[in-house]
Amino acid sequence: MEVVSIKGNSHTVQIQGKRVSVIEDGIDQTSQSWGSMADQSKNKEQVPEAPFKKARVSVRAISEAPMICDGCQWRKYGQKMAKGNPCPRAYYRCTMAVGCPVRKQVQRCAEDKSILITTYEANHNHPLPPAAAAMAKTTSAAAAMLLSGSSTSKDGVLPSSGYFHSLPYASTMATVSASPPFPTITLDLTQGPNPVPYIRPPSSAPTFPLPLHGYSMLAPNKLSPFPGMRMGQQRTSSVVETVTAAIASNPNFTAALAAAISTIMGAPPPPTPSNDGNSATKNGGNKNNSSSNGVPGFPGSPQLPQSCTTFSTN
DNA sequence: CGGGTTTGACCAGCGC
DNA sequence: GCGCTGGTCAAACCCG
Repeated sequence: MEVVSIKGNSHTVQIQGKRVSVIEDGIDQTSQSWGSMADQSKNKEQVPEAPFKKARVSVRAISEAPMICDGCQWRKYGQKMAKGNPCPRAYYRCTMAVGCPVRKQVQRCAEDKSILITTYEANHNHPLPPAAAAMAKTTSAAAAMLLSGSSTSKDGVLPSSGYFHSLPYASTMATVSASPPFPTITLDLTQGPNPVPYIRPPSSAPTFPLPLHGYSMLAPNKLSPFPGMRMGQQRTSSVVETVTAAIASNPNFTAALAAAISTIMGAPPPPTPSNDGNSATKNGGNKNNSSSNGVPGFPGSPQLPQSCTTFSTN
């Protein structure tokens, strides 16, 4: 079952057990392109009125590693303790290109330390490795859809659309938060209908196999058709792949999402149980994104804060 | 020696 | 206007 829910600014998509939430902030795509996807997103009509300046994509994943590998090279430029979260937030910049504006924030959920929340901002202005490109596409697509659909900026839950139908792992949830400052799309890879085995990479693994990362890196073309995969890594990878593929390659996804958003916008905001127990998603944790977790209440999905990664694209 | 990480300080934005 | 918090910068340190 795929469930796409958009709450306020966040869209949550559930794909067979997996939840992907995408949060985009102000999609003003500057011109950067995450891989190739950015194209769509950026163009989307930028709503002058929209306060959003940047789109962010958050990915929540369960990982014990300090950071997830997404195919790009990052340099840490700062770390701060976020209020309300005992875990420090780390700031990274993409070093694959000199002027690459992409930044990402990595933070663990206060509630569930096993969940890693990664938030990406801006788009890469340089060629990306397959893995990274996939991520970029996903985020861009999400951002694009967000922009196109949510010119208004409200939260909403997307009813299950067909976006992810094609995805083997339709359990992923994507949450789109259109918080004024930054629309954020959160991909929640931690939750699923079935308690997915946490992704616990062997302690030996230095970097936690991010779904996206791993997926693209490992088997870009091979999506595991097994939704039931338990391997944390694979599972995640699969999910990511699925989501990415769906979003990136599925124009319908964007359209559907947009439609859903539009619908939502027009309709009263769904009851957003702000209780996500997991607020884990403090994506950014910044004050601005109140949307916070893109993971509002998923209809029927247990909210398991597992890991969170956030990408933001401008 | 070069690159990256760590850590403290500074600055800007927002809420009260 | 003040204080708080988040985000970034820059110097020092560490590792390969």
